[in-house]
Amino acid sequence: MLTIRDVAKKAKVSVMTISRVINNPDKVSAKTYQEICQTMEHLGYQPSHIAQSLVRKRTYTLGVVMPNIKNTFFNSWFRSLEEHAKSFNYTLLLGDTGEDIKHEMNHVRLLHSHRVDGIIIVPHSCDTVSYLIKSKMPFVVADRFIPKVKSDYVLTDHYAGAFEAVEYLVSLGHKKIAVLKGPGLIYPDIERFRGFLDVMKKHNIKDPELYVRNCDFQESLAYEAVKDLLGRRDPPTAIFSFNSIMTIGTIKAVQSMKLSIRDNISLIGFDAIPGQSIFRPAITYVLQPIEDLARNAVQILLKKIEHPNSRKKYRLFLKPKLIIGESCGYVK
Amino acid sequence: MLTIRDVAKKAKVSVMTISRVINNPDKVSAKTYQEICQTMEHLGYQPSHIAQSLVRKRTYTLGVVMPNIKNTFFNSWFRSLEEHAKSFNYTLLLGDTGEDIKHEMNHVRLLHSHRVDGIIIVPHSCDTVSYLIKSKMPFVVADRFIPKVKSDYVLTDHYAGAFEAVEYLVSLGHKKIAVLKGPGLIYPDIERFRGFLDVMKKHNIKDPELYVRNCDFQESLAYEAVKDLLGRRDPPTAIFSFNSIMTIGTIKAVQSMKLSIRDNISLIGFDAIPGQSIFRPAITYVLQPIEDLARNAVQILLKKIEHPNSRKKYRLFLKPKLIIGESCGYVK
DNA sequence: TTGTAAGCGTTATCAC
DNA sequence: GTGATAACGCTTACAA
Repeated sequence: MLTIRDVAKKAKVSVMTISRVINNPDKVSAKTYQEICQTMEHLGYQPSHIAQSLVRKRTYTLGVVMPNIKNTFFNSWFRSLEEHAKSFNYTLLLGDTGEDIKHEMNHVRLLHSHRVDGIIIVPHSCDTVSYLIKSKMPFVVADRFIPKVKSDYVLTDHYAGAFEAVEYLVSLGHKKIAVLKGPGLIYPDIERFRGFLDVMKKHNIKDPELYVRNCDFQESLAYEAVKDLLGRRDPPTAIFSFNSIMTIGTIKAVQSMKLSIRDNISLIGFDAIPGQSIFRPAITYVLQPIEDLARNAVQILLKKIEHPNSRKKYRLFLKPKLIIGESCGYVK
Repeated sequence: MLTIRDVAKKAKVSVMTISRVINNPDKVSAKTYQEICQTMEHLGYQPSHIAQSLVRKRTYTLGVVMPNIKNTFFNSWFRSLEEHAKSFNYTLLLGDTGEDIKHEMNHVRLLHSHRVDGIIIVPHSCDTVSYLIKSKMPFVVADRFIPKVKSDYVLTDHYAGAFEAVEYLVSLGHKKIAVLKGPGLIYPDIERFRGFLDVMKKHNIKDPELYVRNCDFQESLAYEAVKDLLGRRDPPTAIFSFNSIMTIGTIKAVQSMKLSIRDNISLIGFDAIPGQSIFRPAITYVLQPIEDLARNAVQILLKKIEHPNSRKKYRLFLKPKLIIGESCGYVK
């Protein structure tokens, strides 16, 4: 691999002149600048980012730790993160955990050893967040909130999103509302469920937990749960699914039972499903402000990197939006 | 940031002992090993991958350059690449170009400066491939084939895939087959179109190019093209779309015209659409062997990294598979 | 089993 | 405007 010394030798100047051409072109005469640029191009030389990072103590790399890149919400969000990071000349290093706590810690350690300048994390465990605090690396928590540990965060107001969704169902006359949720261990899950319960309470709907199922955010469990729920003697009239994966499971279950979404069962979900734009009936869903979430996460993280001693706290709650499709009908 | 020296000081041993604990635990007494592990954990020390890479001249990082991470085929493929790379203790650095040649070269340069051990690239331009050859970095070309430059590659037999798809349409009685293709500049596009033409020729279907449209792999152009084609006095009876993005555009156009896929117009595409598993009628499509493509790309690249002087050539053509759904009907 | 010294490819600092 | 030298954090080779 070519080094700066090779270029220096070829150009018959010192390594410092090469280094200046790369970093401070104005501190070098126009003529040598031209010549050296040509030499570098001709040789096919690229400065070693590794060596630069070592001496500069900056990698211009940001780490991202997230639970599932296959989830529509997360991959759109990641795409947005990339674009913003790129605009500040930062590269992203991705760690996808598959909702596995062990992987999460491994990824954080890996990013730590890669000396990323900062980390954007959607945490599953508070251990990782504690680790980050201890490591003194700048980081921002996204999408979730870990009550036990202090951190800066950017997240959707999941409570408001769920509240609005369930209000909408109730306004259509639904009282028997099924909820497909997770195990209640992470913030979005807890908040969405709280939003659901509060609407039920507000409208004095009794026995709100009658049709609530923990499907662990998995398609197959949602599929089974829906088949079971709709097979009951007194089935729910609407289903509220807490993520797009479970919404897919729900749709498959309804299709397999030859029932009709909207006519037989209303459906509302968090996040757009894959193929949202062509699926019919269009599924009504809660749209998270993905672009805003990404932009703010990057901006806050970069501020923290630039001002490591600032004690400023960043706590952002962004409002989601209910996108009304055609998957919810009036109760007869 | 903590260094190996801090740990050495704390543990009252030399830096070499720490280095050995990290890299050759068996060359250190069990007792000191235990103690030092605890010290490192207690301090929250992580060896600097940067410094390690500099001295080892290996980063254990692979670069991936691809045209569009939003495309279902490419993001599934990337996921597969990640899993395989991880199983060999490699990290991936992603460069998504958006089909823009300038970005492609920038990404390759960035990966070069990051001193990745090798690159897996889906090239758009032969300049980048020439650059890679010149740089002497090990690399594997995926999905595409650049006739002008020599390289190792792993790709789908696009010709065979298209041939099978069109044969299927003809077997249902279709003669008026529309093709939504790209500009004919990249290998898959060329090969798929060649497959189409050969089937038309084989069955003596005249004027095969009558319904062929260049939609540049874009949804909006496909949408317009389909609206135009289906509005003709003598419309096609089937549409063959060369990627999932254009298939989406096609579906939207058909929906907007209140026509029925299968009954009014048959549809077949390359690659699964987002939401493939729930969309009805199920779209018939050509499935590329994504997992195999990914596994082989990683394996070949690692072999080239391990044996930089080997002159062995790797050229792999993998057969795709036609997945028959319900989107194609017999011609009345 | 443990330690010393040189060097990986850059840049910061200071001198010319 | 240009150059010599030390340093960044680690490992390899050699010595004790």
